[in-house]
This record gives sequence, structure tokens and C-alpha cells, in this order.
Amino acid sequence: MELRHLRYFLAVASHQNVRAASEELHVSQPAVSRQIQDLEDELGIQLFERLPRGIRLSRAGEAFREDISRVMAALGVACERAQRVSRGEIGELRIGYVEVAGWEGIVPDTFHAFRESAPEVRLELTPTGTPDQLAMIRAGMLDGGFIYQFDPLPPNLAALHLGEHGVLLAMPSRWAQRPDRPVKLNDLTGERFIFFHRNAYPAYYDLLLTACALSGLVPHIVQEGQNEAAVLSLVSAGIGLAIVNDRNRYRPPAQVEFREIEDLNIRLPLRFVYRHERTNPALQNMLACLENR
Amino acid sequence: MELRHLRYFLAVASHQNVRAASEELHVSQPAVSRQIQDLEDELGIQLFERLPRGIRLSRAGEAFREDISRVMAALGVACERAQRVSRGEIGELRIGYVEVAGWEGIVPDTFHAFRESAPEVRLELTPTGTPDQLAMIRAGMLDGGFIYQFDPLPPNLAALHLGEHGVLLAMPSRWAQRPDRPVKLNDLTGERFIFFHRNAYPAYYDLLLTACALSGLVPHIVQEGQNEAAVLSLVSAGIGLAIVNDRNRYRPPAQVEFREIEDLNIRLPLRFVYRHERTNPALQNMLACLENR
DNA sequence: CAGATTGATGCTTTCAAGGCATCAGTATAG
DNA sequence: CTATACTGATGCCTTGAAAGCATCAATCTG
Repeated sequence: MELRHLRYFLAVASHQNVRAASEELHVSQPAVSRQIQDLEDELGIQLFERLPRGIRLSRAGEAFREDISRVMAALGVACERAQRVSRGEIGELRIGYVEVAGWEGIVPDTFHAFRESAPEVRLELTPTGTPDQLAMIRAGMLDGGFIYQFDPLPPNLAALHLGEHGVLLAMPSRWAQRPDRPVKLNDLTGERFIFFHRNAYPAYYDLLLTACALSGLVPHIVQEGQNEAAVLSLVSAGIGLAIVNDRNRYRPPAQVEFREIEDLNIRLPLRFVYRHERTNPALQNMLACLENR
Repeated sequence: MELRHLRYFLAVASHQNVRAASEELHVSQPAVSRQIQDLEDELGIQLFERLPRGIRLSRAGEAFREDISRVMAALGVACERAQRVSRGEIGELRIGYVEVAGWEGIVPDTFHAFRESAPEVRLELTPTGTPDQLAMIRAGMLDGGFIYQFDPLPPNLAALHLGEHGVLLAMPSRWAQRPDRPVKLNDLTGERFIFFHRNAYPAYYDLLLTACALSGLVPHIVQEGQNEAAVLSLVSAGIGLAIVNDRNRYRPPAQVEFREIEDLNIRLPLRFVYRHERTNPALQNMLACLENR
């Protein structure tokens, strides 16, 4: 059995007339007659009653017609759906992002732009750190992610540069007697510092310490946090100072104030990273949003 | 697009391997490769990603696979259903019957037998008179009916003889002083009679009057009822006597007694009638039940 | 009764599916 | 590190089935 048989069957059934159906199908009448006979032979049943003049659907044919129309409609929908998935119009896109980067700027803007351009794609957002994202992207658990990239990318991953963020000094509010004014690193000698674990972002960690050293500061690290949020909680608790992403200004924790650091020029390179063989068509769409921003 | 494309696609998708699929399909590997390519060309999308070694479903391919498996399953069900309809195992059978004939004997027995042999056929029963049934059968509103046949059948209708029923005298209880004993027609001269309308069953009506005349009775008809139930209601009300189907003994109305009529030998020929081109396969099943009784 | 219209059938053609041989690329075993 | 095996793709040829043409048989219509 082939779709041809079913197409011819539906045409004949709807016209109740072989010749009319054959014209609609743009084939000769004998061809249609034969295909209908073949279909009947294969099913082993009569789909049409042969009247002295003309034909008419049998009971079985009526049932078959109802079912087959639904089947053909479903087939059409299936093709349509596959094409829309392939164009990235429907489906699912799993994107990771560093939480602070999602508070303002290109990351949330891109999410909005994507939602407008592909409203039927389920956008699954996973806020998590850079190393986590890279692992998940490589494992195929994420289609892409917004990260701060210091280390070179693993092979297979491609990146889109989106700009750079800076760093700020975070201090407990009650330590900040003087009004908001930039500080210098060597003013901070002897202060107690909170850092993140080195093995979380080794390259960034080393970059930070090197920059401090160049400005004559070897920070006295009294505690380490799992991530920046944890570090800021410790600052909020009055444990010490910390150097953090400047995006934290958009959602300052309680009991914490931020100061620019005059002599520390560290840039956090925000990138969108994805597997080079972009397997998810919706990803193309997101890349387009990023490039046309 | 033909079913071949879809069958090959599903095979390749489930094996994630062209050669394995080609073996399952009993065709050569190049044939499968080509059909997959043709399908992709026709849909205008990539269903598979070509890896350096082997292939893998693309996102669109995954969506297509899910949909197409359902489509193919539905197609199988459709064929199955059409075949079962054609064998009369499922579907609908609309049968008429004269109510009194349905109270006992072959008519209800056949209904039970049919229900056992084709439990999934919806049996739609319509209790109504012989002329009504014949009209509905000819109009295609009924597939067949149990009738009492006096007039010759219209063309296109076939009949199965099922036996004969007799007639009884029905009288109001308070008129029946003597115990149940057969009566003779000429004992009833001068009695008031209730008949049915002649145009309802002309042949039966005439047969009845002729038989009465032969026994020396010209019944004094005081009222006519639409059908036998109406006639019996009038008897029950004490309006007069009536000659009715002997099946009424199985559900005697209140205030009515029945007597056999010694010198009236009228036989009511019970027949199953259907259109000669038995268009409903379930009807075959019912005919089989009637013939194997 | 002539002509039109129905679907079926015999014969021929044609086009596409299938098979074979082979290629290019990569993984694997020795 | 090479030989081999295995992947899917491609070129070429064969063949089978679908389509077309002409026609038939039956029936309806004017």
C-alpha cells in the first residue's frame, strides 16, 4: 500500500465517481480504477460497491474514508511540524546564563527578542555558573549559554563576544563611612577579603590576584564562597570585602555598598557559547537575535 | 511522498543506521539512502544529521518520527477497522420488528444470538408495523426487519420465512363468563367488533374478512384502531371483540381474555425481510444467525 | 434507437525504485 | 602506523509497476 492508493481512494470517495476523481488527480481514469482495485485486493475487502452505472462507498469504505482522512490530515500536520521545527519556529531551546548577567542588558534583551521572534519555542532557562554551563553544553543538556569566558574554549564550542563587564569593591554598609567615592587597591592593604574558590574559575582567580599584586595588594583572604552570591552574603554579614561583578549594582544585597576601584581594570568578557554543530534549529534563531541586536 | 518513504524513514530512525534498516526492509542500502534523501528533498528539511561515520536524527527528524509513528499506527488501525466492518464484526445494524413478534420466539432469540456472535455491532432495534418497516428498508433507514408478510414483496427485497403465528379472539374479561374454551365464528354474529384500519394491512384485512364470511360471519365493526395495541386497548375498555395475533397471550392486557377460534385458520407468516443487495456486512451475520437457528 | 456516460480491461510505454559496484571518510584491530 | 572493516553516498544499469491509449460492456438519456 502506498499513499497514492489512499489519495486516489479519498478522491474517488469524495466524488463518488472515478472519472471526476481522475481529473482532479490529473491522471487517466483507468489508472485510478486500477489503483482502487489494487487497494481493495491488498485490504482484501470491497471499498466500493460497483453499481450498474457508477460506484458507491461500501460500509467498510465509509469507515475507511473517515479514518484515512484523519490519517492524511495527521500526515500533513506531521510534515508541517517537522518543517517548523527545522526552521526553529517550534521546539525547545535550553539556555544557560550567569545569573548576574541576566539582570540587565543584552542577556534579558536577547531572551525578549527571541520570545518575540519565536514565540512557540519553549525557552528553558538555567541560571548557573560558567563551568557548569560549559559542561552541560558539551553534554548536550544545554543548547547554549551566556558565560564569562577566561579559559580557552574546549573544541567543538563556538562563542559570540557580547561585551565586557567590570568589577566593583563590595563592602559591608557600616564600613563605608565615606560617601560613594572610588577607592584604590593599595588603600585596602590589611583589609580582610572574601574570594570565591579558585578551582571554580582558576583563570579569573589568577587574573584577579595578579592584578591586585600589580597594584601592590596581596589580599588577606579570610574566607571563600562557593560563588559570587555566597561571597556577597558573607560581605553582607560583615565578614570582609570582596571584588565582584559590577552587575551586582542592579540588585544590591542588603547591608552592602559598592565602590569603583580606580586602579583595577579587570574586564569580564561576556560570551554566548554553543556547540559548533548547531543541532537545534531554534539556536540559529537565538544567534540571529544576538547578531542583529 | 509515498508510504515507502515513511516506512524507510522509520526503519532508519529506529536503527539510527542505514545498513541495518536496509536489511530489515529487505532492500539494498543505496535504495534506502536514496529514499531518505528524496524524502528530505521533498520536505525541504534535513531529517538526519550526517556524521563522519553514520547518521543521527535531527531535531526535526525526531519530531517527524514521533508524528509519523502515530500516523502509521493510525493507518494500521484504519485498515483493521475497515476489514472488521467488512466482516460485519463492527458497525451498526438497524433492524425493525413487529412488537408482538419480539416478545417470544425466534425474534428475541435471534437478537441474542446476534449479540453473541457480533458483540461489537451496535444493534439498533425499531419496533414498528410491517408497512413502516418495508418503507424504511426500501429507504435504507433499516437494514432488515421482522414482519408479517401478506402482500408480495416489492422488488429488491428478499425474505426469509421464519414460521407462522395464529390469531385469537380477544374479549373484555367481563364478557367472558364461560371458562377458557374455543369459540366458533358464527357464535359471534351480532357481536360488536374492533378492527384495524384496512389501509394499514389491506391484504390481511381482506383475508380476515373473507375467512369470517366463509364461516358465516360478517362482523359488525364498531370502531377501528391504528394498530393492534390500539385495538386491544379498545377491547380492554369493553368496546367490543377483536381478532388479534396469538402472541398477545405472552403479554395480555388488563381486562382482556383470549379464546381460540375453532373455525378460523388464519396464519400470519413471519418473515425476515432485507434489501437484496445486502449492503451492510453485519446483515450477513444476522442472516447466518437466522439460518443456523 | 442513437449517443453519452459509467467503470473495467488489454496492450504498450515510461519513469523511478532497486540492485550492483564503487567511492570517500573514519573507526578499530593488530 | 597500517590494514581492515564499516559508515553512507554516488554512478550506472535493470526491471517492474504505474500511467496512458484504445476499447469494451453496461446503462442511462434524449
